[in-house]
Amino acid sequence: MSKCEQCIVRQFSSLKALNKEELLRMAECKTSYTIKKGEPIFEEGEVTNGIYCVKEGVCKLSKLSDNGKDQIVKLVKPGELLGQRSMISDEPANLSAVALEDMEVCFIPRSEVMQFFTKNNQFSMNVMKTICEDLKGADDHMVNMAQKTVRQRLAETLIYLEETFGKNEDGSLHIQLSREELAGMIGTATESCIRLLSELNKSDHIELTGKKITLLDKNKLKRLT
Amino acid sequence: MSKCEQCIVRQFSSLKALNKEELLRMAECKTSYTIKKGEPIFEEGEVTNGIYCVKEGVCKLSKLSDNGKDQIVKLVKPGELLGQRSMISDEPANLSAVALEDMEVCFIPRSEVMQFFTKNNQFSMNVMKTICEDLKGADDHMVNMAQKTVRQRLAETLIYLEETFGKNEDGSLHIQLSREELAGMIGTATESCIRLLSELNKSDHIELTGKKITLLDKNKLKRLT
DNA sequence: AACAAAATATGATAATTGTCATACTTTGTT
DNA sequence: AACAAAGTATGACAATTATCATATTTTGTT
Repeated sequence: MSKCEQCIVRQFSSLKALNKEELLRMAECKTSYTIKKGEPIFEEGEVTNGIYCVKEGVCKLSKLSDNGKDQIVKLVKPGELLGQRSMISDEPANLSAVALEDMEVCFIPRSEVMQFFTKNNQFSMNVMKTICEDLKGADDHMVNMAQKTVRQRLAETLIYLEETFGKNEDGSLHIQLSREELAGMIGTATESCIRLLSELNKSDHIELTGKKITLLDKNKLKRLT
Repeated sequence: MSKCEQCIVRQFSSLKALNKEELLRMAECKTSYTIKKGEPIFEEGEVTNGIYCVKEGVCKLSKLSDNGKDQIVKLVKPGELLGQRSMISDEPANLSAVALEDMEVCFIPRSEVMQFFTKNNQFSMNVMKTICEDLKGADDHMVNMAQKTVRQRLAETLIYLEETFGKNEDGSLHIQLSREELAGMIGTATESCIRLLSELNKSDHIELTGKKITLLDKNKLKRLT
């Protein structure tokens, strides 16, 4: 059992407010998991009974729509926590979490987190602020979905992906999404997504090499939004 | 200065956790406002420095999109609080709040609320749960915006309006939104909204009498969604 | 009651987006 | 290396939605 005290990603989450003693207790009751690319951490409707701390790898949070398509609501990076809302509301998960890369996550049982919650004010304040950020993000995202065209949303998403997850040495987007997943992020049909990518390719906004996407001119892309 | 202790709407919000002493303090430092239909309570980008408790009347929370259209994110009823997110994040308002009817609201300064926050655990838990509900609502709303057609969103919104705000004696929707506002809720152009309403009118899903809207067959409407 | 302004309604048309069919490429498995 | 399966790409077409123009109706003001 590895020590939470020495875990770097903890510093990036609400957990940074925990003191030495609390970290020791957490190290004892946590469970570590390895999740392979494509595997779920939890699914919509599942009772999670705790939160997950993402140590390594990126996952998507998505929700199945009535039309059978999976809408991606958010991407989650190392250092972030999963399942906070469900824990606080004491409800099943509203979203599914599926790994986009191989991941390492730690599960901390609800009972433990709730104790930190009542005893450590800074921790609960941190969690609250994170949820507030999520809420602001969701509101903004909603406005984009409602008011922008698919082309604008695609351009914005590509820029977001580069700025958030960075580039490979060859300049291509580091995070690898299938066309279907990208379509699920921008809220459109897979074919429409592919078609628009091809169009951006032809107009030299981006370059497509296999499934790699390289942003050639970010300013030009921004002007589309 | 009216007494918060005797205010009924308090029972429906996070404030129900406050004790007698806290309510007395709140009554002393709060400010009551009367807001006329169409007037703002606060605007996007404004520093609010406290929260508002809605005592009477309904307001819209909206955000101006780059295309110049106002997207309505949420409607807020008596008993609900406004500005919680901004207060916790210590950020300017992300949304504008504008009265849809004549309203009565009470303003409680940030400093006061923050004290309840640190001293009254149940109160902070209530606020947190409310924000979690908002987050879930926003995520679900986002998926609808991204994956459903305008017709589906219109039908859902009409049902939501009837179920949430009720009907007049003549059976028409109690809450009065302009066509532009309704379009802003479902995320479409005003003309498209008007056209679809008229279509639903012709197909006997609803009845339009002046600006009054009556749902004639809720099940038929539900089948559209 | 008369009028201007705003809101609602409708037509015509263009642009956007979705759907279905099909072809091509890549990937993983044996 | 061969093959099936999955993913990506593109064409053809239909449906949806936005935009602009123009009536018509309602509302508020004098």
